[in-house]
Amino acid sequence: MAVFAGGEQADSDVRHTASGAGMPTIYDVARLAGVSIASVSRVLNGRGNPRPETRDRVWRAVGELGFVPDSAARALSAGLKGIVGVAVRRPLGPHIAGTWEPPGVWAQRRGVDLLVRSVGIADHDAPWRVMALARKSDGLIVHDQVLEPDQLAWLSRLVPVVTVAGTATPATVNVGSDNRAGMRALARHLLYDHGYRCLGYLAGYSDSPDSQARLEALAAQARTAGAVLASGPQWRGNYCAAGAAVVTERLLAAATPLPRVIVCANDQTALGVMYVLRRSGVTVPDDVAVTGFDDIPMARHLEPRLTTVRQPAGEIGEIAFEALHAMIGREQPAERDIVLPARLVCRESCGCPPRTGIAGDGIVATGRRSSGGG
Amino acid sequence: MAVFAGGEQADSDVRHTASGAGMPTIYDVARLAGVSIASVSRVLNGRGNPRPETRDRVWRAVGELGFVPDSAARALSAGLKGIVGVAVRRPLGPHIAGTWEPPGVWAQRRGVDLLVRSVGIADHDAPWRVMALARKSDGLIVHDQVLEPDQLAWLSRLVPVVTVAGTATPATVNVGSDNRAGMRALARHLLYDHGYRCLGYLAGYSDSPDSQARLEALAAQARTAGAVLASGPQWRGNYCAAGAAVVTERLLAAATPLPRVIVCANDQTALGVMYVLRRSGVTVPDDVAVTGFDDIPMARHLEPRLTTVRQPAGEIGEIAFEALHAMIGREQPAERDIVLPARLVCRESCGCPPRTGIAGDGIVATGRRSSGGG
DNA sequence: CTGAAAGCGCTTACAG
DNA sequence: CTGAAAGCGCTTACAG
Repeated sequence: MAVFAGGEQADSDVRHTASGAGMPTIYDVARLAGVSIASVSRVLNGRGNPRPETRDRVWRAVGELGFVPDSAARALSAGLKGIVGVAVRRPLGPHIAGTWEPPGVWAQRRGVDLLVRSVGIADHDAPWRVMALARKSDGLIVHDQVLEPDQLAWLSRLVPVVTVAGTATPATVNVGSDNRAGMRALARHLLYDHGYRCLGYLAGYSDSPDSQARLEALAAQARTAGAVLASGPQWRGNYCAAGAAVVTERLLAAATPLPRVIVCANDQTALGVMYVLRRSGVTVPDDVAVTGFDDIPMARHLEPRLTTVRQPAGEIGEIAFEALHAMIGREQPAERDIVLPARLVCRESCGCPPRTGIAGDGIVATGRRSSGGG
Repeated sequence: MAVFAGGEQADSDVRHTASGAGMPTIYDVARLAGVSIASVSRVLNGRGNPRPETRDRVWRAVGELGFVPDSAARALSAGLKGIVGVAVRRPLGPHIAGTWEPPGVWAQRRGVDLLVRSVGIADHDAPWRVMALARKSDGLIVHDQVLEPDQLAWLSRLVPVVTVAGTATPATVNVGSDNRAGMRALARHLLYDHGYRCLGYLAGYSDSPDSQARLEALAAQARTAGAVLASGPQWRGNYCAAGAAVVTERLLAAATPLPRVIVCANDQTALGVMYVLRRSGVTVPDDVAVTGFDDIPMARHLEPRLTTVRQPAGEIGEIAFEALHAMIGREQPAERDIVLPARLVCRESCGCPPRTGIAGDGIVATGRRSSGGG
């Protein structure tokens, strides 16, 4: 920990580097250790077989100076920057933070940092922004809705690319969760276990593929069951509570009767819906049931507890990072299209009876491979 | 947009660079434009006064090749990396995302990205981790609880440093919000407007200075008012709903009567508390009032709506970035200790009557400069 | 206004 | 095992 020893050693005789703000360079270390910069580099990176004595002298000098290699120089010379770019769409879905925090910690163990950059949905120069991000990174993780397929194709020729919630291509790995299966399980629960005949789908921001996929799965089930599904322009939210609240108020004012259950594009939306319903004297779930999607941590602490579909947010990020890391290391990825399960979490807002125990959580079905069947 | 033109131009004759994954370099541009790399660099960076024709040829070549400068090379040669490191403490406070997302967008306009790295509260090598982050950045924003004062002092000699929720030093700028004033306003509201005589403070994670400051302000007010304040080991949460729920259950089981109002270290904590109270048949706010801190977006959508203190999270981040950006540009910062106001947002969970209008929000007092007085 | 050249701080063959 | 040297892709005085 001599790095932060307090200045005695540090201020002594080693402040040659005219440049920088006084950061010691590999030359300073070499001089202090009495070896060449090549040797310093070798012991630092564990290459070759430095003599124990050399090793000692170098480490000691490193410790005394508090030397940390400059990442730009290392990047330029070794061709690796130790940075993975993550391009997400703005406005951010609420689970973005949850998706990239755990992988960030994970990545640090491998010496790489995640550089998250958001690209506005309406940014005309999205391709340039992402390209610039690519130049700061060793590889790219790109969320859906950021780039067009042909742009992704071009990009993937220049750097390794992993997409999230997108589509796998020959040059590109995709990681996503099984939205459709999750929604299918939820829809069946609503249609068959509860017998609801009249549903509404409160969509997410613009035409997010996630929201679309969920709607399609829901619509298919409703059709099969012969139930009525309301959706369309007046049912378009923006993935956040405030937006959903406005939509719900308008729905209430429209004098058209509300459906028996409102299926929301995500949990935040459900929160806004439940809030407005309650304020307006509509009881959830007795008058109108409400469901979410994502299972954010506080979903289980709402009143009534929120029935939703759990997405493995952190896991998606970690797997995407692992895949990209492998590609950067020129490994051939095992799978090109990785689909993680999404599972129905049945609580009370759908109309199910409260369970005993405050922490009781009812996970009902696994999305993965939960296709066809009865 | 020829960058993503689709490969015709791109695949033609320009794939000389043996290195990299095929990324065009400044040499490729110079060759295609028929000028020197120096000229390319100049028009790219707007230095000197390139002839219009030169300018044109360069931009055309840049467009055709989809050239974007390599950040590592630029960083090494110009001494600026276009990256600002943000060191936050892990586990993350819930407002971290809200604090750094808006500034991230903001920073991009200035061509810099925010590299957020979390440092575990118990990480023994925190100084090294931050030092390594410094080597990837042009400057550092460091949250409280990440580094010791002497470590910060050392660091600030090597790179520009701005602290958040910390303490300003001669070499370092600090940005924070006025916790004490905010809590003071809340405490007075509780003590004098509502007349509560018995309070409890459900603290945040370990000994976070924020949580401490809030407790101290609350304790001082309670003392002045001659009210009873419960706190201590059995009142220690971790800033999140689940942790608060556990604490509350234990409190309930302890048979000691609950205080009239539970003041929570943040909103998430309040959420967990309210959930458990309701489940246990305790009515909020009639039996026990509950308050939060931060004013996260969904605070106004809870039932009852949460009374809390609003922290200007995004603003803190933006101001910290601006200050650091100035320091990187070798400007002298105008202020060394920037304190942003925190204001009481009075809703229903404290016992105030519901307001009309779903969006109605009662902002009562401004923390800044709301010192002494009656 | 433009080009040739040096240099940023590393890593890595290449000789010893 | 170790050192001298070249080179990574830029920027920037310095001459023309």
